[in-house]
Amino acid sequence: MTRHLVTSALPYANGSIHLGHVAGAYLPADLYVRGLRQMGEEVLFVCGADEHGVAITIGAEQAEQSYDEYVAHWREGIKRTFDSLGIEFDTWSGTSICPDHEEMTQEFFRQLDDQGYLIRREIEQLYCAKDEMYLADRYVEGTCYSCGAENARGDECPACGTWIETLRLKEPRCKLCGEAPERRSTSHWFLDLPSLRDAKVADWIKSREWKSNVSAFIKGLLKDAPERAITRDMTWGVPVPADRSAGTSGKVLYVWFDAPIGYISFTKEWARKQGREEDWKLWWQNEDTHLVHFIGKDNIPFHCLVFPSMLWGTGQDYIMPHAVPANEFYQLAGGKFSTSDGHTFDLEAYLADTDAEVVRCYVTSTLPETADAEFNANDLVTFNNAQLASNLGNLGSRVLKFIAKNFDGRIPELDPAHTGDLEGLLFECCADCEDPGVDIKAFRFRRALEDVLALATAANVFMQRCEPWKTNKTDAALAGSQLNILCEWLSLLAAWLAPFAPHKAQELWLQLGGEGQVKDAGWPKVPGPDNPDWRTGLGGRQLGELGTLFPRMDALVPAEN
RNA sequence: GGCGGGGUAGCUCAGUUGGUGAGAGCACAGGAUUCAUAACCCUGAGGUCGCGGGUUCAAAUCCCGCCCCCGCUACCA
Repeated sequence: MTRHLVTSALPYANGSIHLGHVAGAYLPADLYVRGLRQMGEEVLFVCGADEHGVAITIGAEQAEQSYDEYVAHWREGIKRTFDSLGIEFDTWSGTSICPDHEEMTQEFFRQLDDQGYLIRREIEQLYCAKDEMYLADRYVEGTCYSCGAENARGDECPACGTWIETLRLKEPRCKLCGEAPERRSTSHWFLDLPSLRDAKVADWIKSREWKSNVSAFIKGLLKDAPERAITRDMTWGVPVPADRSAGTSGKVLYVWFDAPIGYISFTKEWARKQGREEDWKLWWQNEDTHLVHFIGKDNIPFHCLVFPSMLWGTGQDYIMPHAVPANEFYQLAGGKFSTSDGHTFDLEAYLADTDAEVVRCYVTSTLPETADAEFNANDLVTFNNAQLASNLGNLGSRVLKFIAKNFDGRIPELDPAHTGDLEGLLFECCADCEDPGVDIKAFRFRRALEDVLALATAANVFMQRCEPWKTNKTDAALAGSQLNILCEWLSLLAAWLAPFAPHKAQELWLQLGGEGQVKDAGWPKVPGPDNPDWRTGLGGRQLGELGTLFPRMDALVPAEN
């Protein structure tokens, strides 16, 4: 049986997570995982923090914390946000704390080296004699060789926007001490992407089907696949294996090299905690596993070209990604989410007084699946009121309250004499409805939620045509049959809703008098002539305590900016 | 500069490999209804599919040019 190994891009442990991240790589993955599980599939959902790299060291130094403290702070903060959004990984770790990570990463280095895909080369870099370190571009300032501005950074000139080649910067200064750095020759290892591409990866890429927004991107990548440096001169990271360092010291593997390996080392850590350490190979080196990477579009090069190259280049029979459903960017109304520009909002505070499951559903309804999309707090209110409250929530409310008042809170029986007519009408109402599960499996989450809402609409139409409030006055048995059908339908809706709003779905399930967890109830097929055995036999069941599933929200005061 | 994406009803967006008079939700207008969270149901109004060429029997959908918006640019992943 197919196993599904699902990963979400490892969030970088130098800041909090915002809705752009959530919409890009985490919520879709969570929907996918929940959906597949409910459909009976075996799934493992792996994530953790990416904790190495120069941005971390700079951030920690500014915060006057140790690197360990700094990454722990963000690792935990990010996890809290995921928790409050109901994004549930099977394992959550971090590249600097996972006990398997260093060894696994070094093994990759050795294996790639053994296969001949690593190249060692001398390059020149700026070195600060006073601070005794090589300077990453972020540690250098100088005069822009393009416009003459004196405050150019090592990577970009803020005055003219030119992308700076650090070595060409005029009058470079060390950002830490202000002294002029010197050029020094240092040796580094490069990943031989051109060879990997020609040996295997290009053919593999061409043999796969990709989302349209991904395929355009990787086409260009194939043409231009340079050798990439995979080591750096610094201390924070996974050290180059001592047996391969060729006499050099003070070098670590560059963060982009070690980060994706985290998917594997986290899996191994998880497997050991399960008491089956070797099971990690079942997930990573077995053809029956489908590896799916959820990422934002900024990560396409790594997950479609670089990481697959690494996996294959080890010669260890790692599986290649089965799908990379990359999303475009999710922006805050008016522009991209940017903590540094202040164009963001406090997600934790927002979730304190906005129902996280409403946020999940709204974000799902606006996911940047094919193009950039944006979050708008006012639209969220509208969506909640028009779709969740008026359509789905109100459906439950009108059906269940009617039963509470007129049938003592007990779901009426379906009279066999009515079955044919009622199902005929019902199937007519949902004739155009599609199975949300099909769209979930195809990574079309927006449409999947639309499917669910359309199924709620179908039930509203059915009820409107049945008019049980009228039939109940003349033929209570008929009204009972109609309401029975509606309750059956509501229980299906609870199941379909579960991946999107797990708690709401469970609440509806309990209101219907259900037992256990709705997520364990399986995935219903859409009722129809070809699926006549859709009812589960709810007649006679006592309803649970009723409540408002999706309360209406007050419209926000128009934002100032 | 290079690369990628986008410009479709007032708003947010769908529109598979070109083909029945271009769609949904919101908002708007009219009607119907009263079980329900001023909800539900029916009907209607609405668009030169960024601009200009071209290919084709036929293009929002392919090609060329142009104009805007956005993202990325690989030692801030």
